[in-house]
Amino acid sequence: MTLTNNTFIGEYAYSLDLKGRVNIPAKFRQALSEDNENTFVIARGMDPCIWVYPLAQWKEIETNLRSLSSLSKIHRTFVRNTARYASPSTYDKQGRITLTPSLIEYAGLEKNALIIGMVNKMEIWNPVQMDKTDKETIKIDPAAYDELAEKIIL
Amino acid sequence: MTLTNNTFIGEYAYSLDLKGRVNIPAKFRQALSEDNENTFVIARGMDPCIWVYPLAQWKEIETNLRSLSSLSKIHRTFVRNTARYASPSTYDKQGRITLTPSLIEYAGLEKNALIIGMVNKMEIWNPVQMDKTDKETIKIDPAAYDELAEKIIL
DNA sequence: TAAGATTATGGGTAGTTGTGGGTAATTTCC
DNA sequence: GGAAATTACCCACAACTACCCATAATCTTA
Repeated sequence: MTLTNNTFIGEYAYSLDLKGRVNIPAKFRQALSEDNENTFVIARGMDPCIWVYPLAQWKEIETNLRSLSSLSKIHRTFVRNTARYASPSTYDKQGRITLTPSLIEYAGLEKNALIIGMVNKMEIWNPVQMDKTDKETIKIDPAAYDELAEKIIL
Repeated sequence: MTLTNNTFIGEYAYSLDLKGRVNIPAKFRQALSEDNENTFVIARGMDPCIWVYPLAQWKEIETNLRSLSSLSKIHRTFVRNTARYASPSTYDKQGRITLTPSLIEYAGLEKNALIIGMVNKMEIWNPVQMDKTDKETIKIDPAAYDELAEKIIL
């Protein structure tokens, strides 16, 4: 059963091999539309993890980045920080993408990789780091949740 | 895998040889459209780095520069500074372009060159200078930065 | 439950890429 | 006009990456 196109939910445990490859969950691959050309764009997440966008989704981001003028220092910095660590990666016949050494280091990945569906993208975590981040989450200000509640209906 | 035409993302570490040549990342070359005629235009960046435009992209910039009236002193200065240090450079069979001594000096390049995809162009940095600039980035107005981040959904 | 299909993981190989250096053509300068 | 310097073009090697095949584990279906 596949949900909406290019939408990812759920959590999967995979392993990272010596060549820096991780499997993309079959369910996620099945949810991809044709225009992604079997390709993802991997990038630095805001948390210590890797963000994985389907190509089509990334192209939208790129379009937005294009509208920023390099005359503005803030725009330049934003484009640089966003584009710099991003890199396209096509999955092979076995459904694996290759991660870059730079991103593996950033996310602190070792043998185990936790892949989490984030609706419009997925995240790849070191399970240890994920645990740690989970515990910090408790400290989120309840007021922040109230503010969110006005934006989204659960 | 090639993304959108003439679009560059990612970061690559290359070396500058004794002849002032740097490699253009293979992925970037593959993204170029035919009408660039294997040629880039290199110019001074707003930051201490070299900006590298595909020829077709540069032509658009030239068109925009044309539309600025020389009546305004700011316009005149801007056009002059932009055009003055720009120079075309065709890459060789190995995919390298030759930089001008003037631009190498401006960017403070030595042995190592960091090439950064900036979507519509690329930047060539001395890695040391890039580190320094990275650290200064923290001083950027966070409010303005967040505002940008809200507009562009990552 | 058994057979078939699918999925996850490991490893081999051919082609590509990055880098150095050589040589011929072109330009510059006296 | 000719020598020196510069530039453009070519070849070669080492390292790496993408692609392919193999196997084991898991899930599906009759």
